[in-house]
Amino acid sequence: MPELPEVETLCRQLNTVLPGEKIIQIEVLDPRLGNIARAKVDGAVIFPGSVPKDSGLEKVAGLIGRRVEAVTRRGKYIHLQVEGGLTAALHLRMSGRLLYRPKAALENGRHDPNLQNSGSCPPFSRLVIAFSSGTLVLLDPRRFATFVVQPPAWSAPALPDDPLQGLPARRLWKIARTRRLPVKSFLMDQRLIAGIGNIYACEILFAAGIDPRRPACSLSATEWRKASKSAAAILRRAVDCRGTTMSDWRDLFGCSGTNQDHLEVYSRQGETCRRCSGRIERITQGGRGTWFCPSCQK
DNA sequence: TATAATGTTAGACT
DNA sequence: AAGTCTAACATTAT
Repeated sequence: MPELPEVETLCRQLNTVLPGEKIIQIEVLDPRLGNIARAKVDGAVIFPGSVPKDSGLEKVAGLIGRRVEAVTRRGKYIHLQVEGGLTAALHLRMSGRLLYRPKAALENGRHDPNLQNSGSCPPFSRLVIAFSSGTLVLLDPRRFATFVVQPPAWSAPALPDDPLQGLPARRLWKIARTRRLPVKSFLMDQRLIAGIGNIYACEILFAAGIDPRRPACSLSATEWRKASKSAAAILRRAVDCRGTTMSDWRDLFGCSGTNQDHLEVYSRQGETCRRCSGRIERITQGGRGTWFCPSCQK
């Protein structure tokens, strides 16, 4: 579900609530999550001493009692930088969501204990991280999301340039020269450009006036510059809008984004192109839907 | 009941 | 060898 703008939205919001907060407790509601995939414990509440040897939960347990220092984004990954040099790397994949629930204070000043455990969590809750100020819940109907705790020495793989700053047109043109795959698939290759997914690939190519079926190697240097400019503009606006809510995307506090109001092609098959009044088409590329305007995109 | 859904990747081809 | 394509992962919604 989330692409760069949605993940960026979550990171910015996480940075308003998590830094300085101590991790008090972690509940693993889905034993198949990420590197705790081999965990034998279902619905485990993790605290030091509660984790059996070789359960797969030791690394997660290492987070308990430590403070979050900062939250950063690498492509579509969310990194919780935790005291002691630990990094908790979260990827939401297709259907993952994050929800932050502040600890509700009652009128008499005491806290509501019902908001502190998974019993009150929404359906598809897979992981609950409790802080003193509230809880962070990972929701994920399809269970593709991953949560991997990396050791202190770990440094994330080198990230190609951030497309929010504009794609490095010269570099991409050079790499693309030998690639015959459709330019739309090329844009979604996370090793080359970190963060662009299906919605924004379609929207970027529409904005750039480029046919998604064209081989990557067929784009001129000028067209790559156009694509670069379009990418930065499309992604920045989407971040400003806190993401695109088609059906289930919500930000950290449960609010919808507004970028769906700016979509020109995605999910608009059969509808009228706002630029030329032609018809938006849907095709399949690499098993994914692609929407474009055949008369605007050449 | 069949299809598609905002992602990634292992394995099989070429 | 490097590039390309497909199936698979798991579940819901239409």
